[in-house]
Amino acid sequence: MGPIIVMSPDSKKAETPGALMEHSAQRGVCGTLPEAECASSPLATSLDDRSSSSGGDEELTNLNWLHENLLQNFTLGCPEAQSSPTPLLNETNSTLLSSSTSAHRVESVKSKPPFSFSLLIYMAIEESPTKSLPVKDIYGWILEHFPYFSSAPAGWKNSVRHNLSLNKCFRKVERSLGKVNGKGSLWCVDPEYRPSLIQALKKQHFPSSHSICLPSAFPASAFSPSRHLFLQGCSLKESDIDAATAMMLLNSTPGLQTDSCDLDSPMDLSRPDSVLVSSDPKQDHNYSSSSFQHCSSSSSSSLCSLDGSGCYPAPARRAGSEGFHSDDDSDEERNTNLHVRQHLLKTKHPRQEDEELQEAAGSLLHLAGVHCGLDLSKRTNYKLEKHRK
DNA sequence: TGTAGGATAAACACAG
DNA sequence: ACTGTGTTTATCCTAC
Repeated sequence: MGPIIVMSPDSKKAETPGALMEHSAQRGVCGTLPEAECASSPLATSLDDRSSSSGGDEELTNLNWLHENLLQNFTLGCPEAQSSPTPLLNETNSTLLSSSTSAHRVESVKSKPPFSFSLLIYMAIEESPTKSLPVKDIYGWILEHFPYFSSAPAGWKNSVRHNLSLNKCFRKVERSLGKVNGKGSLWCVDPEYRPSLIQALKKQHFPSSHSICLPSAFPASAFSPSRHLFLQGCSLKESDIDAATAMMLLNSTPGLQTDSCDLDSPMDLSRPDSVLVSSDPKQDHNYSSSSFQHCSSSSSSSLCSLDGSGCYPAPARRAGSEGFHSDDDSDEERNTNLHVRQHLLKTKHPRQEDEELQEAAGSLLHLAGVHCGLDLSKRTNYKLEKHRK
């Protein structure tokens, strides 16, 4: 992933995507990190301080964007969290909200999301009930959750289509049965590459070194793409995201290790086990490894990029994907997915992995200045201090 | 400095 | 004819 580029929406002619907004309403994205969970934290203070000191929207950081856009736009399927804030939530929340001027918020909404188009597409598709969307709905989802694009320079839709076509993580599904009116096909995520996209999400680079508060109690069910995004709000180094994410999963989802993975079901972002795809950081971060190595030759090097958001297909592959359907994977595809997941799951003993990840991630969080509301932080701090001695 | 990943633009074909 | 969709190519930028 590249840097976060804060573009000037008015630098070019704007699109008129308003009509697409209606798509989003029907999908009930319950995303959702209750904004309160975040606003009450040291992060909130940190963010606020920074935003107030940095001034212009051009200096809005990813974290600002994350906080002010994502955390408020998403509503994760976590109603309990919304109705009953965690102990971490206190009056600081309102303080933060009031201190963040509406103008600033408006500006930050216009800042470009720190996610590649591939990840945006992935999130859109994954949040759809059928795990497949037409391009138009993908537009709509992006517009709904990333208002930046409503005023973004024209061409982002082209980029979306470009990604769909070239990124082999996405596959086209012909609208054959019960053909819905409208053009085009449905697009879905190739199960084979879903873990890699998840890795890409976790790898999402967040520069800066702001602290952030992690809600203390995440219901496992709340682990959705949005949750990912929140976790990524931790200003971990890119190479540390995995460990930190895993650590938080381990702490927030008891029984994770014993939770036998339903290998027959599609990998679901709401399932923590679908996220913790590997215990080896090197392996984890080698997003282009394993299943992506078969990227065949292409006309240009850029067309053979192996990152999850750039797994461009050889023409033959796409040609052969016409029959693909997300709801009815072929045995071969299902087996492939199953094989990958099984391999990843048995990479290391869960308990060993647990301890290693917790320790490593705790240290990383500490180094990154992450103030974590988890009990884990106490343990890791203790370990750190112990280590220092 | 080279490479890779990602974004953007543009052109073109095709279908509704 | 227009619009939306899908594909392809090229170029630029940035991080590593």
